[in-house]
Amino acid sequence: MKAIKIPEKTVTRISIYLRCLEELEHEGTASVSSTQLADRFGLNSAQVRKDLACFGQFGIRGLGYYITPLRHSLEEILGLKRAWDVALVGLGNLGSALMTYKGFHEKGFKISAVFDRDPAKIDRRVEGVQVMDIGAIVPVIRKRKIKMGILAVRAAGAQAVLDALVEGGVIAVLNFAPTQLTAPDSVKIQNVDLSALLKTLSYHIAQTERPNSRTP
Amino acid sequence: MKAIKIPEKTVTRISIYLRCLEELEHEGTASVSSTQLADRFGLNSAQVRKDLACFGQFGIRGLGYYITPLRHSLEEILGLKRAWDVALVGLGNLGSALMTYKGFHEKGFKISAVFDRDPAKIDRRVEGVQVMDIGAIVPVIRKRKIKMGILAVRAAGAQAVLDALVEGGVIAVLNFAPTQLTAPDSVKIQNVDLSALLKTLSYHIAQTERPNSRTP
DNA sequence: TAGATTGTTAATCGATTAACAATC
DNA sequence: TAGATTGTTAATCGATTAACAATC
Repeated sequence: MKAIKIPEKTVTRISIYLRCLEELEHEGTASVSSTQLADRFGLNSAQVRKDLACFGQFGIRGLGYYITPLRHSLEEILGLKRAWDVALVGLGNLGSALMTYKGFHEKGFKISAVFDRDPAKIDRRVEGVQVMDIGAIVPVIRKRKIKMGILAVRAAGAQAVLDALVEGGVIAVLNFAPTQLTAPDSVKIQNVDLSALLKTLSYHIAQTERPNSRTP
Repeated sequence: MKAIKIPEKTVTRISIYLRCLEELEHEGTASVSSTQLADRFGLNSAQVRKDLACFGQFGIRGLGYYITPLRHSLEEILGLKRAWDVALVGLGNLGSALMTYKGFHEKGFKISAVFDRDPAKIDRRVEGVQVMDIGAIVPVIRKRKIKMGILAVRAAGAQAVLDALVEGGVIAVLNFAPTQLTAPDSVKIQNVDLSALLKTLSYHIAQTERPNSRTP
């Protein structure tokens, strides 16, 4: 019935709005206007209204948006009303950190399966979860119906691991390996290249310091 | 003389091209065309040419781009020809992981100052770096002329830490705290909200599984 | 030279913003 | 009712892609 294609950027902003609504709720505010919301992060109020309108008519003309019901609606839309089981592959520094990262648990993401290829790590328990061999990915993921995966392995092994995850039924992946991955269109991949982020920062500094830099 | 304003997205893609050039160089290839480069990550060849043209005329008509010289030029542009000292604030799970993360060192980013507010952690040595109290941020950063910082603290304390970093002279920050930060325009902030990334994934799954979902 | 590929201009596409009738 | 703010359409802006003359 309604509009069909939601832009990626809208979905990203929805989770920013959500963060803001949580804060306002804590402060005891009952309602908020698109302008107030937009001012919090230098966005345009029309954009806020348009983003929200993608998912329904949540606002009240002349008043704004009631915070609690809006928060519930957005959480429902983002699928945050349920807990998600997540498979983590790679228990190096980054993987171990993600395992204990509080932010995930708070938001209902539970890393309930962990895989590594290092025999020394297999069968160890981390945060109450037993580490398994990457060879077990397909059957375990399939059995437990896990749909979400995190790749914290080195670039060289990432594609093979992704293939296994996908074969097991995973359709959404957070990838920290700095490499280009291939998967069916039905699989959503979010890439986070930490080094690349630092590189854009180093560009910024280099640009700022460059003596003959043309001021923009 | 030349074009002035480089889009953020172009800079991000440059570091992707760089990764690809490194691979090709390893394989012993001498030159590459914009089409070959674009095919590697489903981009458009015109976009590759345009991105590169922002920084100069690197190509040879009829042939393409010589890989090694292009790589050197791009590294120079991104400021990767020198080592960068980075200040890390927050030595929790994530901070500790970043401290030992190999990818940073490989690319010339050295975390050479670490701050935490927990007295139990202060004065400990991590990876050869002595942990200092966050109260020492301003003088230490200033003394060592550190320009780049990483925020791995909780949301509540992030703004205060950022203020200190900026006062000390930092102009580029990688922020993992899920909160909206404010800084002068001259300071570049890259936000990485890990939970928000998982939320877009959960939206994707919810959307896929939604029984009455209209197929796009 | 003939074939290939760049650098760049023009056309297209999508996302952001402005504007305003609808309405609380 | 008068004032405020939404939802949405139209205008603007920027980024992507197509096309092609320049040229290796």
